[in-house]
Amino acid sequence: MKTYTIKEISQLFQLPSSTLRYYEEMGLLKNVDRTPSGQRIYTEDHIGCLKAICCFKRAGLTITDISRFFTLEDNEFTNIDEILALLYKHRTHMEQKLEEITADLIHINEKIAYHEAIKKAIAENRELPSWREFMD
Amino acid sequence: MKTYTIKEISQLFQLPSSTLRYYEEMGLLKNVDRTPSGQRIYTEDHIGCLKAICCFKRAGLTITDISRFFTLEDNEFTNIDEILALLYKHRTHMEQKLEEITADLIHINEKIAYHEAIKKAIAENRELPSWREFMD
DNA sequence: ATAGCACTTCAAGTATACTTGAAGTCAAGC
DNA sequence: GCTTGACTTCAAGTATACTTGAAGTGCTAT
Repeated sequence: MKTYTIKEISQLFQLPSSTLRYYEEMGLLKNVDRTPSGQRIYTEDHIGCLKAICCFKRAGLTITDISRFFTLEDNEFTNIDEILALLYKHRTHMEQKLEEITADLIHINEKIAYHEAIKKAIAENRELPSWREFMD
Repeated sequence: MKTYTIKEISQLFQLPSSTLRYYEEMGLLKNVDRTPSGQRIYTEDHIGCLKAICCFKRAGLTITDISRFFTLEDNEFTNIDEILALLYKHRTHMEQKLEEITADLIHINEKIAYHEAIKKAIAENRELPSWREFMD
């Protein structure tokens, strides 16, 4: 089975090695084996785990939240209802985020249009537009 | 012109009053007038400003970043190029976030499908599906 | 008029997530 | 064999964004 050094994982996920050690200490990365000299050995499982961590982090979950979820997943069968409940909640949360960001993009594009108009007006030495023109 | 108390703003944006005072201290909310007894009076301008703050925060900007941006906007005409550059960068960043979240939603939906299949299998006392079936 | 509550300032405290530093180990190249 | 660089542990430090506490002021209802 393919294995990875801490440096490879670090580059793969754009996370400093110290953060990977920290995640392990916090219980997010479990069963990280060592070489005889003590260096960490990561597997595909850890890559899958880190993908989930990054996904959860983007969703705004704390390390503690993520740790709790992984702990539930360790006993998938007995905790299946709780796991599903969390996942549903999480999905709803992400859908809301999607809407927020979509709205924010509209907001930014308005701001850009307004400032581009100002720039153009300055370049042409014309009268400056008012924010109202862009909001109405 | 319509004005608002700190409580009204607090409720409108779902932010504690202490946070509004903090934002003012950090220079994000400027020109907040006071009643003769010293209580804050907010205007529509502050609402617009807070909308931008929330938008920028969702985008991952720090208080310092936001403060810098507002400072540039105070001299809109002289800083127009810098403002536009920041806005373009910000838009690109938001578009990336949108993609990430879209990908994350797919990830979550896969996880949900997998756990729903497990739940179903448990209920029907059938053999449990493997994660592979859902990833291939 | 007095109790209560919402506000005020200012300083200090807290939570989260890392990050850094010190001191040491190990493998590889010159 | 000795330096160099990447790793290790463990403890302490830092950054960011609030949050809380203390002490005081001023409307508002009983």
